Amino acid sequence: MLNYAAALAGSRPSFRTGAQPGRDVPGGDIHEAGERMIVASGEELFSEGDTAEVFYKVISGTVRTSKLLSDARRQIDSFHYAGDFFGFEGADEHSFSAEAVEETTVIAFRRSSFRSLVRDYPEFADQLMSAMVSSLQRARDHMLLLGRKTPQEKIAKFLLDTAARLRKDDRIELPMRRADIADYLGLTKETVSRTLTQMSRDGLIRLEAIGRTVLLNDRTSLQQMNA
Amino acid sequence: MLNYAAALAGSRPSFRTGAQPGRDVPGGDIHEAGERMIVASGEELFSEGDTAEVFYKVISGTVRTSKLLSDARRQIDSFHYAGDFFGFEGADEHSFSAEAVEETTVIAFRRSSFRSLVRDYPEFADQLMSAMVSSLQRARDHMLLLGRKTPQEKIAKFLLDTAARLRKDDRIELPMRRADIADYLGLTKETVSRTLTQMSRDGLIRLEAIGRTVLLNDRTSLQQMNA
DNA sequence: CGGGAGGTTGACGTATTTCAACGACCGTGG
DNA sequence: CCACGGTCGTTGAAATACGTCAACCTCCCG
Repeated sequence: MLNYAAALAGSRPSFRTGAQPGRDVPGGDIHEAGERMIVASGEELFSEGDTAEVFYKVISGTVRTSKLLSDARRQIDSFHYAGDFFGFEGADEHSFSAEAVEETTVIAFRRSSFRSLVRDYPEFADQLMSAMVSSLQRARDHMLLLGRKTPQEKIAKFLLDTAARLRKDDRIELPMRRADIADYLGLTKETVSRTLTQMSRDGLIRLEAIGRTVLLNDRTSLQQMNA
Repeated sequence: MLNYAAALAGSRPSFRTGAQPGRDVPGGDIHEAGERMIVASGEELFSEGDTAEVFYKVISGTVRTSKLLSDARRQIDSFHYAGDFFGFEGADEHSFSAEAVEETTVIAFRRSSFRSLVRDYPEFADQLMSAMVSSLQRARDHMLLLGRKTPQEKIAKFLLDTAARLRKDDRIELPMRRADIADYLGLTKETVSRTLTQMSRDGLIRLEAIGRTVLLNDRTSLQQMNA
C-alpha cells in the first residue's frame, strides 16, 4: 500500500568489505538485515551521479557527505557518526558523495529490500523516518550557520555540536582535517586555524597533539557565541 | 505498526480562515481531509517555539520558512509555492517559523489525524515521504550555495530556480522583497540589489516595475554561472 | 634522512558589508 | 486631488573581515 521504497534509496556498496551474512532474519537485530562493511580512511562510499542502490547506517567511525562545484569548491553538508543513517535519495542517482573520514564501519541496506525490511523489522521504518526528520532539522540549523554566522560563531557551534555527538565532555578528538571543517562551515582552512588558535589564546579552548584534540575550557563562553 | 505520527508534525492553524468542511471523506480528494485557510501577506502561520500540531500544503501563494538569531539576523531556508508541503517536525515544538510572503491559501492537516489520513488516502504517505526527501535534497543544494557560491552565482541560481518553480518561461514575478531574497541567499539586500542591476547592465536580465518583475534575457549565461 | 601531508602564521588585497542618503511608489486622509 | 508618511529599492562612499598567496614548521612514514 505505502510505497516508501520509491521514496527512499541509498548507494552502491563499496568494494573492500569485511562482510557478514545476515539477511532475512526476521525478529532479529536490524543490523543483520544489511551488509557490514569496513571502509578505510579517505575511501569513497559513493559519489555524485552513482546509481543509488543502497543506504547506510554508521556503526563506528565518521563519514562526510558533500557536494562539489565544477571548480572543486566543496560543501560538506554533514558528518555522520555512529548510529546515523545516510544515503537516502529520491531519484535513482546520488545527488551527493560520501567518504570515510577515518576508518569506519557501516551497514549497507539495499534500497530494493526496503519493503521486506519494514515487514520483518517494524521499528525500522520509524527509525528511518526520524532519521530523515532530524536530518532536515540539522540542515535548517546548518543553513542558518552558513548564511548568517561569523567564523567565531561557526567554530563555537561546531565544537559544541561535535562534543555532543561524540558524547565527550571536555576533551574531543576531531576525526577530520582542518580542510574538512572549513568545507563544512563555509570557511577556508586558514580561517579555521586562525580562529582556533585565537580561541586558544583567549582561554576558551586548548589545542593538543597535532591540533586534532581540543579541550573545551569555557563551555559557557562558547555557548554564548550561539543564539 | 508504523508510527509515522510520531515522526511527522506541523503547526497550529492560523486564525482568520476561509474554512471548508471536508474530513473523513475516504476516497475523495486529500485536500478535503484538511482545513483550507487564507493567510494575508506578511501574516505568520507559526513561529519558532510554537507547539507543532499542524502541517501544511500550499494551494496558492508563497510561504517563507526561516530561523532567527537573537540579534535578528535571519536565515530563510525555503520558499514554498503551490503544491509544496511544509511544517513537519520531529518534536512537539516548531524549530522554525513560517510566514506568508503574499496572500496565500494553504490546507492545514492535523498532526494527530495522520494515521487516519494515511488509511483513508493511501497516496498521502507517499506524497509526504517524497516531500521530505526532496526537501532534504533542496537543503543540501542550498547549503552548497550558502557556503561556497559567490553573490553572482547565488542570484543566478535563485532566478533560474524561481522561474522553474513558478513555471514561467522568461518573465517572473517575484513575490518576495529584496530583504527576503537576501536572507535566503545569505547576502545583504544592498548586495542583492547591486547584483541584479549589474546583471541588468550586462544584458542577462531586465528589471521591470518596482523590480519585482524580472525578465531572463540570457538563460545560457545564467546557467553557466552555476555548476 | 628525505619527502609529503597537514597545520600554522604572516602580509596583502579586495569583495562584501556597513552606514547613509536618496528616490519611487502606494495608500491614506485632509 | 494633492500632500504626507511609510515601505521598499537603489546607489554611493568607506571600512574591514575574510580570502588569497606564500612560507614555514611539525609529524610521520618509508
